[in-house]
Amino acid sequence: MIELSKAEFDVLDALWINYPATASQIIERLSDDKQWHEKTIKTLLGRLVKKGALTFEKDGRQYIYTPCMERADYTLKESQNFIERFFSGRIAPLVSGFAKSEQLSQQDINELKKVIDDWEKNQK
Amino acid sequence: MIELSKAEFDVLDALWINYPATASQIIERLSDDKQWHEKTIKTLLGRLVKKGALTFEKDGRQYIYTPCMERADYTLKESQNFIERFFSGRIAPLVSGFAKSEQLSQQDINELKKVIDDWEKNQK
DNA sequence: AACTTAAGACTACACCTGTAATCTATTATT
DNA sequence: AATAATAGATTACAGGTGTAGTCTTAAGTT
Repeated sequence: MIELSKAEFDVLDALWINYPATASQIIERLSDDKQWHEKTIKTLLGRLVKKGALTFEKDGRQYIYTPCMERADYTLKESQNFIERFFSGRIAPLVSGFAKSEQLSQQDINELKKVIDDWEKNQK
Repeated sequence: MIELSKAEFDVLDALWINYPATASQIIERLSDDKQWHEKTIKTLLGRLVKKGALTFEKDGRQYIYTPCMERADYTLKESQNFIERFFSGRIAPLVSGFAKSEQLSQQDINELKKVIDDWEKNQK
């Protein structure tokens, strides 16, 4: 799996919002949340290309970037990894930890029920 | 929050198995899973102390280490962090991602149901 | 055509991390 | 007492990461 640093992920995440996109569009999107210098973001884009997380096409002297993977696929792999590391691969203990520390809202519960429901429908 | 690297966490995790414990006990526990040199583990213990994740008492010329936090607290914080970063703080999308990719077993579902059940009992 | 701007390439640099090796001093051993 | 073993402290060192600054060159402007 391609390993991304936090900052690299944030840049890729800004691209996932809508792509293909140019560096300046990505910089614009990130400007709300981060106080990153334009050069910083360009460096990160370069590293993402080098890692194979992005590709680009030239358009004049600009590059138009496209992610090489989908967000859901990437986050799924990260999630598996995370749950493996901290909870021996089982997901319930994570949810249970949230529950115990009052971190679950009624909405979370409803959403979880729906996930379970869908899973069960899918089984039979 | 104290930030631990992967290797540091693994060492702390070996201590959480049973503590207080000496360096050699920790090294022994880790020897099954990791091919780490003894020196490597000592270095990591030192870094954990420096980061405030461990304390120790002297016993002759050995140190007896104790974690400064509980595993559940640490993993909860990591989980919050993770879910914030990748799923905007909502837990269901993580579970849903697992479901969609056939990563949930009947046992997982049962456990999740129990978590929900307990949560609901706790509400009224 | 000359000059300015701006895109990407390349360079920088301190701190973190993984992974030890060497140094120092104390406790065992002979 | 002299020597060996060993615990922790200190040092090492390459690669990753956050965070830009400088260089080069092509495109836009006057």
